[in-house]
Amino acid sequence: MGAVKGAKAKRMPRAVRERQMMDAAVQTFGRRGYRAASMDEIAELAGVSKPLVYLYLNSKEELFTACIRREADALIAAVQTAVEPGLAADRQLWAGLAAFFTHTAENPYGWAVLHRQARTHGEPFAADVAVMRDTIVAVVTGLIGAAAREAHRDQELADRDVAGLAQALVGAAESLAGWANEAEDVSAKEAAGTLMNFAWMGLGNLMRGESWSHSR
Amino acid sequence: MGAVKGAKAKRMPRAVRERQMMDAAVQTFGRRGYRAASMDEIAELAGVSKPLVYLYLNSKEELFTACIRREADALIAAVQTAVEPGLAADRQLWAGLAAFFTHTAENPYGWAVLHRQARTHGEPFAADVAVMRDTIVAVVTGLIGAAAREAHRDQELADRDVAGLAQALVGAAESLAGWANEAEDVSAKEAAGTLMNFAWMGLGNLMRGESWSHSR
Amino acid sequence: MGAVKGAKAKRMPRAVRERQMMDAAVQTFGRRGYRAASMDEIAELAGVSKPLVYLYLNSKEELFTACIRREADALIAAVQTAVEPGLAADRQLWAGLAAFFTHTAENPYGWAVLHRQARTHGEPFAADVAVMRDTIVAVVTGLIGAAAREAHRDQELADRDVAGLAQALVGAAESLAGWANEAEDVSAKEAAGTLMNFAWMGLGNLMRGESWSHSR
Amino acid sequence: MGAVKGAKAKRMPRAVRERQMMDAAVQTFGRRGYRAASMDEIAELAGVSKPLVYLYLNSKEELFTACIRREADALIAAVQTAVEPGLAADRQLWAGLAAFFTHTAENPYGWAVLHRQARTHGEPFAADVAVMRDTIVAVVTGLIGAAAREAHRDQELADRDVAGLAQALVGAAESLAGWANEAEDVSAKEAAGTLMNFAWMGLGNLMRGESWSHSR
DNA sequence: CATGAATGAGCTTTCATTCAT
DNA sequence: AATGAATGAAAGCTCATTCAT
Repeated sequence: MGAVKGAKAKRMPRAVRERQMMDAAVQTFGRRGYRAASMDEIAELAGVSKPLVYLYLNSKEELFTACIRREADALIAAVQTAVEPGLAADRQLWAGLAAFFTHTAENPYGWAVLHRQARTHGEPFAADVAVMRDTIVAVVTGLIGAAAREAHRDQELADRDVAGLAQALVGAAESLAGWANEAEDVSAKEAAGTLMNFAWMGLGNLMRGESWSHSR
Repeated sequence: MGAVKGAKAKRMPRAVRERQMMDAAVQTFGRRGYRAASMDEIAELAGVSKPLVYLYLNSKEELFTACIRREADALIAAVQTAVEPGLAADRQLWAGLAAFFTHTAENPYGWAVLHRQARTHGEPFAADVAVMRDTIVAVVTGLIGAAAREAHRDQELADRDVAGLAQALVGAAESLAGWANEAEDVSAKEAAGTLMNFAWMGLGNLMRGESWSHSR
Repeated sequence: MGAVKGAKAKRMPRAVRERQMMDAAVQTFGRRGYRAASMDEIAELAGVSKPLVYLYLNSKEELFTACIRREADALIAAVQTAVEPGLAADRQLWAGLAAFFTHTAENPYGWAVLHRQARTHGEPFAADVAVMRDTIVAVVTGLIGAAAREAHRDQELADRDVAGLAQALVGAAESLAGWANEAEDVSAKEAAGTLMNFAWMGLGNLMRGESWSHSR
Repeated sequence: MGAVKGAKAKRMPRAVRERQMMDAAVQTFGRRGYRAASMDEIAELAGVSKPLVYLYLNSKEELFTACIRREADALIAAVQTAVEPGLAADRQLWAGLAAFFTHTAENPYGWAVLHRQARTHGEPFAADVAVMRDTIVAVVTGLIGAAAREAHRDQELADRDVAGLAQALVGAAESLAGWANEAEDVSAKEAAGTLMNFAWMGLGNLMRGESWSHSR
């Protein structure tokens, strides 16, 4: 019932049906996991018969891969659109984090597919998510490097350290995304703010009363 | 024949057999995931017949739950043992993180079960992992709170912020754990150091040339 | 695009379309067998859409039956055309065998449908092939009977013996047809010669140095 | 009902169950063909559940292959046992043909699997039957060669001619086997006699009143 | 204590066939 | 005349689970 199933309108053009099926698949895979999700359930949620799902999307594996790619592309696009190159590095970082939290909050099933399900199952799928994650880590790595250059202290941070910091930051963001989704009263901006404070100032500074401010 | 599989050594005491089965189960669940792991494979890896697995562990679901509990308890014990109450908050935090990275590196299948598999599947299991995660978050929250009290600024950090920070910190640690496990030349102590720098000093301080040092 | 598939040439007269479909069907049934051949594959090979196949030929079963009938009629026509009534019985037999081998070599898919596929599957089709086989057996029986009458010894060969001999002769011909088709350097005339020697002279005479000759 | 299903006696040793399944499979494959035979039907006819069939015989393909091998071995054994090396070549040939007709008459489903079904379907199976057929053709080829040597005229029959004759003879036998099975009143010995007459004397001699006699 | 034998239920996938246009 | 859209039904295969010994 609701937005996905769409009033049993028969005989729709292929592109529309395909989108409905992918939506249903993302939701089902996100909820149940790859193995536990059944093609029957996906077809029923999409409001079509199972053979049609196979006709358009070939197999469970291909369908899952298609879901991963679609959701990964959407997430990357959301983050990259938000990061405006003209701004200072810390502002770019903030914008990227906010976009990340907003997008994952708005697409909880897609995020579940990417973060929980795809990485859990074998090689064919993990690779696609790894590509997406590496893309995001690369963006973050670039921003941290840029921030360091802006501070004229670039020599102090070795490449490996930057990589580790980016991993930590992305991991923190992923973890917060799950937390913010479950605790429904935490908004994307709050989450982004918390994380920026944490990342930028560190716990030590925070406890000394200093904090980073988005608005300034 | 040999240490691992036990060349048809019959009539072993129940506790030993049970441990063998759980070891096999953790490995199989960690590798394949809950649904893809078959009781056949687990029984064969444990070197026993399938009915014996059922006799001792009742069902796949209970077996998985038992695995989660065992691995969660082991991880929490490792972390809590490392955190000596007498030390300063930042040292306690460092010790806990180092223990966390060491334990997950030494128990990759157990860590996979906790981090990847258990959270992926429906209600019965997620609860168990949530308990463990909450326990760790509580430890971290306590440490942060203690550190804040040491700095006499406890009022500045609201409870929700502390919870969010702890969530972010644990997520960063999980992400670094995966990173350190894959990039084989990154040791647990290095990972702990990177994370402490990130967490304690923040990116801002780091770029200003300050960093946290374990040895001092 | 070209002679076989017809590059999307729309609006062809029904007879032509129907022939294309039957050709595709014979090829597909001959290659894959009745069950393994799919209507999808047949339609695609014929260059038309599936509903059109159904419009013209109603069902898979009817389509297969139509294939059997067409190929059986063609084979029988080829054999009967070759058998000129005026000749001596052995010459007629030789001509019929030669025509049989030539036709099966030129229509391998049709022959496969008749010889291998049609007899393999249940009641609806076996009957059609039996009709064709009986027709050929009847022709051969007639030839043998005629030869016997020419030798004025017709009372010596009981009807059942004649039927058995015709059956054996046709089986030998079918077996040689397969052999000649696989061993590519054996021509239809060679096969016919071998069979005439076998049939007319028998192994005993052959080994005594006698053999049958077409040219005399 | 009858010999195959066997009174629903549960919990039988594996070897027995496996034989029951193979019997049921041969019957079903022989009747319906490889594709049309369903594992459900085979399992039901064998009086067991489908998973047991898979547990013991792995897959439909392997099951079919096992059937082919078993029936081929049985047929070859029957023929080779009958051909006693001490006898004259024509007597050996007669004995082999008689054994062939007897065995195929007693094992109609096995013969159907070998002659009709296995050759109809793709490479994996056709190869096994080809091996069996080649074995029989080789035996026949050897006997014809031996008969020629006994007649001291071996130079007159080229190898290829012998091969062709053997093909024809085996084909004739195969065809008669089918005919004799359908026309139920034709015994194996009659069929063997008819074929020996045909093969040894040829139609020409037969019509001149000569014939080969087994009893002398 | 330990297991070989056995199955109900469910999953992915395919196919012949039909509508609505 | 011709087709894109859609499905009911069934098939191959696997798995968690249980007896009987």
